[in-house]
Amino acid sequence: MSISNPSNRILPPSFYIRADVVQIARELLGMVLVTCIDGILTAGLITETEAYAGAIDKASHAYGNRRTARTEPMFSKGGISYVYLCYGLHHLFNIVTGPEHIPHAVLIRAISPLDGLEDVLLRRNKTILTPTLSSGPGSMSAAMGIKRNHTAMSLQGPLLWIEDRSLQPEDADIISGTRVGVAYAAEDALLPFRFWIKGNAFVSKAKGL
DNA sequence: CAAACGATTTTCT
DNA sequence: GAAAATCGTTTGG
Repeated sequence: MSISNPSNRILPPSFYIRADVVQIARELLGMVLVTCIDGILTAGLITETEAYAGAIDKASHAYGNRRTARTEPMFSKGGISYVYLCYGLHHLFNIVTGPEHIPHAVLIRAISPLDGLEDVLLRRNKTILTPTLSSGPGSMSAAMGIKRNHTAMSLQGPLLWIEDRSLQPEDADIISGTRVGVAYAAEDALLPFRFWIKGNAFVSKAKGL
């Protein structure tokens, strides 16, 4: 399978540096996440995202501008990754957005495989394509080969980048709801900061309005 | 320095 | 549906 000159389809830094993280989370639906890790190129269509609005968002690791070694990448200029270990065994991949010092990020919760399916199956120790292959933030990262050491990495490549292949859903096919696993965030858990593509099989089964 | 805790997934009953 | 798996980060003493 050939990838036709993707260079001019890579989302530029200007896409990420904008201020509205919720809008960016929405626009990322239908974009294509590409990784070239250990020399293996794989790609998937982004089907589910969640916005984390840093300083003012109780669900964010950077709530109240809490700055630690782990959260440091979120305070950088938009356009890099933020990957951290969750529950001791899952690597969760985020896209840092906004200008420098504004710790906004978008969690990529699910993708639908596009390129390199054979390698994706190997990474997940599976033999057939099913939604569980890459639906859910932990399994998505595993499918794409993303690990914690890929944090604070440029989204202009050469290991990670996002392409616009003109596959965005219609506005009517974008659904929003509450974020998953953030009950501790009190009233902010009710914010409609989760987005997914209507009817897509590759959306996590976790509950959310 | 010790202890608790996840932006979850998989397996077992 | 319940419970285990599993460990870096953060917080408290």
